[in-house]
Amino acid sequence: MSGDSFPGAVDAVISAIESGTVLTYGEVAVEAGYPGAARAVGHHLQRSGGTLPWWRVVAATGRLVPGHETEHASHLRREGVEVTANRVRMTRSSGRRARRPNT
DNA sequence: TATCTGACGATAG
DNA sequence: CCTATCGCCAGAT
Repeated sequence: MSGDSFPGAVDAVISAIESGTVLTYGEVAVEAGYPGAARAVGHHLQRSGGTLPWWRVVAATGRLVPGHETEHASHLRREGVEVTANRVRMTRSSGRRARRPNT
């Protein structure tokens, strides 16, 4: 299936995200098989991610997509994701990631 | 083929 | 809490 190419892998991973689940660009990149390619994931989304649930993909800091905060927050809230001040409630939204614990 | 950009990630201040 | 800088990768020009 489309899981050998970069756009194909990213397309499959994002398309496999369940409702109420919020993954980060870094996670999507790792799941796609390209760890560290978080930027490439975001770039591909804006360019060819029109048919994908891009709103289920947020930054690792919980920040919503710049320029689409309103639309992004609306979709997440509709899916049941907790959004506050253009931020996604990390720690439990998807059951992964716990933000930087402490150095 | 080379260079720049970008819906990122993390650390430092 | 915020802004700034470096490092990462793939796509577009």
